[in-house]
Amino acid sequence: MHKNLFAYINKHSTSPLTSEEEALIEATFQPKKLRKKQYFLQEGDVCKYTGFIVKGAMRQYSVDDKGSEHIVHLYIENYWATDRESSIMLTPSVYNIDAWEDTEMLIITRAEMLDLMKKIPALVNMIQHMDERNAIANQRRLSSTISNTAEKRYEEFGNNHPQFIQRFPQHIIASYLGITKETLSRIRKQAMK
Amino acid sequence: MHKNLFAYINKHSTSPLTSEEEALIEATFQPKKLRKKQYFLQEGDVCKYTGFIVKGAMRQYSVDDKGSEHIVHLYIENYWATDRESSIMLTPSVYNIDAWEDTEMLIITRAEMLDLMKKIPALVNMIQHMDERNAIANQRRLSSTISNTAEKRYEEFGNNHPQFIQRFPQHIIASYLGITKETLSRIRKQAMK
DNA sequence: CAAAAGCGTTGATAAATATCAACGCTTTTT
DNA sequence: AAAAAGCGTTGATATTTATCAACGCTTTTG
Repeated sequence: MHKNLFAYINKHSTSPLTSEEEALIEATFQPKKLRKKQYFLQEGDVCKYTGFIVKGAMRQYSVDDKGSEHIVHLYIENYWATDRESSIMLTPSVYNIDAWEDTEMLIITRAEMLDLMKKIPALVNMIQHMDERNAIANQRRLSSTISNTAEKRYEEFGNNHPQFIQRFPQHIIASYLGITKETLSRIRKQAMK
Repeated sequence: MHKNLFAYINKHSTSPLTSEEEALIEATFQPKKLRKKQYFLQEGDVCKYTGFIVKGAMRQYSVDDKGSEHIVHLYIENYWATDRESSIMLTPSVYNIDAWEDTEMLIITRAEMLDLMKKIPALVNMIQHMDERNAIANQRRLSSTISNTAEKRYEEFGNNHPQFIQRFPQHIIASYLGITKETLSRIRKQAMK
């Protein structure tokens, strides 16, 4: 099960893990299984863990006063699920994270991760790399959100994340894009020509 | 002039800079002055430099087919101006960055920065810290953009960035929020009650 | 100092998107 | 096997926001 994680780390760092380092990682990251609809994080709780998804699909969302969900992140295999703000600041999260499919994760606390980073240089490397990718992806998404119409956003999303379109139903995608499911349905109908 | 940068680094890292390290930083970061409206980065160019703003105000924006500007970032003192995607991937930028006020910066290339990070541990530390803050800020902005109405977004923006409201005219703020200047004007009129 | 450019506002109208309600189909649960 | 829940779609209508044009005021520029 930890093999996927080793592969991920090696892919995103310059120096490959030694077997001692692998053993250390294996001892620290705890396996965690979630059944569909189970919560990984609930609004109001401090986000204690960061989870690497080995298998499955998850979503992160907030719920507004009217009870509507606003999906801010979708996760599948090889993604990291967490609320960084809550995890770093130790403040109660405004988000929920739950499993959309049955999911297997490897979880770690922030303290454990900081500790591991001291012992495993490749990890620091990986984190830096991840942060860069993350910043780039966020920038793109933000830019698309403030610059484009709903139609173009959906189109760009489809190009950038074909996996998500296959994996999550339309109403979830709509929420992720910040539009209603009805609007997305109509956009698709239009685009079909 | 580099003193602001030293202070910034010390504030965002655990171990303070030694005087040797300061000397090294001073030798690497080049001063750069921009007059109001001058470009720091032009669409189509690869973003070669990252600039720490010592004094002044800048904006980053894209221009769409119709010639409208979409502002994605605003910068003032102690902010870093750059297009990370272009700088890291070495791809032509889709953004422009220019000076909104006369601006003094300290600039550095990515290669120089990576080199400095090898020599100065506190810098690695600072970058990690910056990336975290950045990720949190981006998350908040994204969340606000997809979840809230224009009115709430403006309100939140005002709470989070009072400095920007004083420093940039309304039509710039409007663009940053992804709405037109007319809409922002009407929102403000409403809110005045 | 005169002209031009920048800025914020307002009105009239158009376009984009949300809301509410209903329906048919499929999948899951009991 | 029946009931319930989930999903996507459509229609009618309301709301939000954009667009276009015009104006007055201030600041900058020649």
